[in-house]
Amino acid sequence: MEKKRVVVGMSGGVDSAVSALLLKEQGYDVVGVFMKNWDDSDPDTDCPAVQDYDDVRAVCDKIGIPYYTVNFEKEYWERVFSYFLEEYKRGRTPNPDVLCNKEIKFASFLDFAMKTGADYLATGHYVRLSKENGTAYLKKGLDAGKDQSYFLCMLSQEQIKNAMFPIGELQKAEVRKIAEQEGLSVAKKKDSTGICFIGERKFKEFLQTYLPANPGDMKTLDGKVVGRHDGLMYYTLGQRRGLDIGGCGTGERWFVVDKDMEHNILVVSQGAESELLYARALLMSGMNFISDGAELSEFDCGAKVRYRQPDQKAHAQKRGEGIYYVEFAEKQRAVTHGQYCVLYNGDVCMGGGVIDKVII
RNA sequence: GGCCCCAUGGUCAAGCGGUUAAGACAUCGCCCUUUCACGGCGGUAACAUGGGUUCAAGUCCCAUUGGGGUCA
Repeated sequence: MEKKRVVVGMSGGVDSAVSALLLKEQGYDVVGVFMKNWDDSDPDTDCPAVQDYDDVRAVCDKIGIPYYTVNFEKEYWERVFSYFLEEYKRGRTPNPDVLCNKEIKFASFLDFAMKTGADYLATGHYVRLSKENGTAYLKKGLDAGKDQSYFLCMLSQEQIKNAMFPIGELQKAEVRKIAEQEGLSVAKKKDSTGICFIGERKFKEFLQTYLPANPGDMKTLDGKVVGRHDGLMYYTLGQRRGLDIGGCGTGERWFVVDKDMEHNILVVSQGAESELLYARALLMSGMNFISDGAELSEFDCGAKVRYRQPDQKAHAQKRGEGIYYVEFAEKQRAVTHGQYCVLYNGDVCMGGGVIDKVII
């Protein structure tokens, strides 16, 4: 019997390395592919992509699989980064990584893999896939602390049909242990964070290189000026750091609670328990159902408004094409326009949409 | 101008003759984290200046300077 061929998206981290290793051990014809999607030729800092690729090479050599590189910088810029900037310009807070999965990893990259004759595309995401009656379901990773289904909420049946997630059943600690036992050089490599393919940045500075400053006042809800801001796009709802207001009022911390785009005012409030920080419902658009759900006009579900947030008990109501009203059993802190609201049915990730309206 | 208050880190603010000069917020770093955030843990940082009194002064006295108030 012909071996099935799997292309594994290799980032240079442990998770994808172990994914490739496990597939190889399971007898697949495995090919490692490193994606380069961001031009890091800026000479300011060391280029981590070089190190990552070196790690991919070392790992692939170790487990004995071929490896290649693909470059989707152009696609990434056009389909992820430009949207990212547009959203920030509108004063919203986008999640580029959700889009990256939808538009790059499970689109351009998937196409590439299939064209090279692969039967499957594998990644090191902590999620699981199950199939029932020909329908594929995306399920949470078994390691509750690492579950990354949130980031894959916008994928379609087509996109996950031929996907494999070899480490979805594992705990992070097990993954590292396997890597260590097999002598993979990345066994103890620190997990990477920051925007996928771009990496860790001082975020405000990073944005400032693309979006010009536009200073204005920081005010409380009743109009009292308490400081200055550099531009509404540099702040997100619920943010505390970087406000630079200290010592006044009750002495508690200050948080961003709203952005008045029209008047260029950053609305802030003092105290972590400020009512203004909590929303009871939201309206989202572009809702994507990975498997079932589109046929329902309303349903109970779990919901996350940010990655790694525990599921919140919620009720969703269809309000239009792809438009859903999600009401929470308990008020949610810092629900933010532009972020994704992802719905769950137990362990199954139903899909998600973009938050457009926050209802306090 | 006369008189009266006030003066501690970036900000607010403890201190009441002997302290390693609190704390909060801000800021910085680390941790957490494939978004942005939240959060956790640490660090930097101050007695306006000059004279006295006293064994000893952020603490008492006097001047100067800088704020604020008040009176014709």
